Amino acid sequence: MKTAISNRQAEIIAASGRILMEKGIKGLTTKCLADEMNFSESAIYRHFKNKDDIIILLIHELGTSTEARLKTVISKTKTPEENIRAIFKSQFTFFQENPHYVIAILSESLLDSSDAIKNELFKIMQFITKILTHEIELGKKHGHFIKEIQTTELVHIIVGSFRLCMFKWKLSNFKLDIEKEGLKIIDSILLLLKNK
Amino acid sequence: MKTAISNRQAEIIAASGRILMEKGIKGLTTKCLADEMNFSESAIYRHFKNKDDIIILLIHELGTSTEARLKTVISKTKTPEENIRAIFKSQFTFFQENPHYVIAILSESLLDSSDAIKNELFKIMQFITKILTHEIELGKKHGHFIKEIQTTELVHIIVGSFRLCMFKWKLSNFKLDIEKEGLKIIDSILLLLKNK
DNA sequence: CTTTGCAGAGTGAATACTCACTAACTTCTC
DNA sequence: GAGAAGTTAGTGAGTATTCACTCTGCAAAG
Repeated sequence: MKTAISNRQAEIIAASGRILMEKGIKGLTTKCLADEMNFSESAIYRHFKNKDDIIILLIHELGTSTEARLKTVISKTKTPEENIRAIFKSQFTFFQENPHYVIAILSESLLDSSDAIKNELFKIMQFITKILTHEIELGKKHGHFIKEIQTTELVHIIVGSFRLCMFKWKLSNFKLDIEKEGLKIIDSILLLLKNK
Repeated sequence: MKTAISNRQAEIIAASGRILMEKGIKGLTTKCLADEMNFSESAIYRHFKNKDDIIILLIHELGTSTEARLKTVISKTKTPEENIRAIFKSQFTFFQENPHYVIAILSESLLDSSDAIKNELFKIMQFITKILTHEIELGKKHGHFIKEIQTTELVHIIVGSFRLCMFKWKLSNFKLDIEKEGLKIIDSILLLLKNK
């Protein structure tokens, strides 16, 4: 499906990440990218067909790395509760180290652009939904979580809270301690889900 | 603080709403707005100082109408649970009738633009937070809601879930039955909050 | 001698906004 | 009540800027 990523391509998406942090989605222009790379605008097109492809690769990298990372985090010997906590702990520390991805994920302008970009974003959302659904179902089966509320709705509540964490963090210009604040929310939700 | 809105200004923000629905935030250009109004681009500037002021007025209208509407919805004789449900029922039916506001509210490009626009958006978020905080505190005091979780976090969970409802609804191009789907989520959350 | 990686100049489309001007109206003055 | 003066809401042409992207050519590497 996909050819290997060249060094230059990797450098360009790294530069894109830096620009996202400095100037946001609007600031991610070909001119700015060329400046950041210390070469001309036209040089970009030696490495990418167009600008969309740069963003697609950026988000695709997020997707594959997220999938790989979360798979190692989930353990069959741990309780669903511990797993859900571990998933989000991993998410928060990852985003703390790579905050530029938050800008990409929360960007509505990307959703309004090409279908290929949209699909990459969807794939990530679907993966998160999938593993959360699995853990919650497991938790219900083992009697850890309440069964009165449908799994899809519990997933919705968790994902919605997570996204709002990211949103508030971005609004604070990434000044908040997202790991602390985020886990507080996740722990609260897990407390609510508990079968009493 | 602000002068009354002229008929023409009202027509222009109505046209802006229509454009938001048809073409999204990106499509809301002075050219497009002029076409929708059936006059020239320059005529816009007879009624507004600049494009930002149009958006500011649009969101300001949303803010004042939301505040007025929700104040009538909340009743001191009803339980906090009923009030929270009534708040969101009102929100869902309002947005169903005025979906263009959802596009404005979820737009990150607006947050990245002028401070004045950002402030109008903040004011709305703060108002919702304020009334939810009040109802939850009341519910805790009367023993309806669990006290183990801080109010700010409960508000976060509710608002996050609500925003995700809006987000999914927009992604579906406003095809989903938001009142039904939305209230299902709100009811689930209220069930979780209940003191057992 | 072909491919790779780049520079530099340029292109067309789009954008928010400005400018000089005008036609239609209201209001003031004699 | 007629004409002068001012206001209001519009036009159409044009501005500067920005954007993604292209074309041509050049130098170095294999």
